[in-house]
Amino acid sequence: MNQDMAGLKERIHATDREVFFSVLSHIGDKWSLVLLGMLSKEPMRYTQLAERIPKISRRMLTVTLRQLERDGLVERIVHADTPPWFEYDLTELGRTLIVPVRALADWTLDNIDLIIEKRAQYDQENPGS
Amino acid sequence: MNQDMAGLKERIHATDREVFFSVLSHIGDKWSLVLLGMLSKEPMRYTQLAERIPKISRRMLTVTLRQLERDGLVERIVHADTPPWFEYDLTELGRTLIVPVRALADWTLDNIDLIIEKRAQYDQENPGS
DNA sequence: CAGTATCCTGGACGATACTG
DNA sequence: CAGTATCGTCCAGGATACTG
Repeated sequence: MNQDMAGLKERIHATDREVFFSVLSHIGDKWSLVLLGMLSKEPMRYTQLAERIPKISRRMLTVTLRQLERDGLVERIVHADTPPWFEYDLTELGRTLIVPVRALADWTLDNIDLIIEKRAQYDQENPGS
Repeated sequence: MNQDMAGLKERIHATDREVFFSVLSHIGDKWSLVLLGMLSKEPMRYTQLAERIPKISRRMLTVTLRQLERDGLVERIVHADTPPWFEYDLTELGRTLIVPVRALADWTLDNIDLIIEKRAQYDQENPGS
């Protein structure tokens, strides 16, 4: 393997690492998970999402939808009626993501009481933090 | 069920929701996953972690370790030799979290090429974004 | 209805210097 | 060695107003 190939490999791995974290960071961000969860039940319109998700700002609804769309997890379906209307739905890829996400959510729910307890315990043992 | 109980339940759920997201947000933050991954192989000392994780600042190493410790996912083991020394290791709870996290990481790795492709495609179709 | 544009704030994170 | 303390920056996200 020559220098160039080694260099190339480095760069590919660096990029993968970035994308890897950029995808995972969507999972961790404030709204993606909520949207994914909502859309896993049924396709919904922009305004429906805005109504059912308390406290989300229009800006973040748009931004988050666009990110999810860009990653191919959600699609914007245009219905060509008159007047036209729009729906958001999970893609096939989005649907496969729901599986590990659900597993993580289940883990969190299963352990939430324990974590609350651990937190309280830690805070008690470490007052000045 | 009387008013008070309904109110209590509301509040519990609200708290759960907060904790739920605060735990998930650890998963999404910049360093927790890396630390969890590192420690899933073997217990390590502070300086070892700092050396093996490129680019992490001492501050974020400390902050992230403390958060993980607070949630009961990582423990700081004090070895009472002279001089004493310290190790960080996953707790039992931390080890159980590795399972769904690994599943999510696997999903990301499995689909990373597709996502890169989708991203490029989206960017091409939507120039002004 | 389904968004976009603009402005603003708080907090995550990094750099750096210091300490028992 | 294993951190803590302080300061500064940047950007995610909210509030609000506007548009085809």
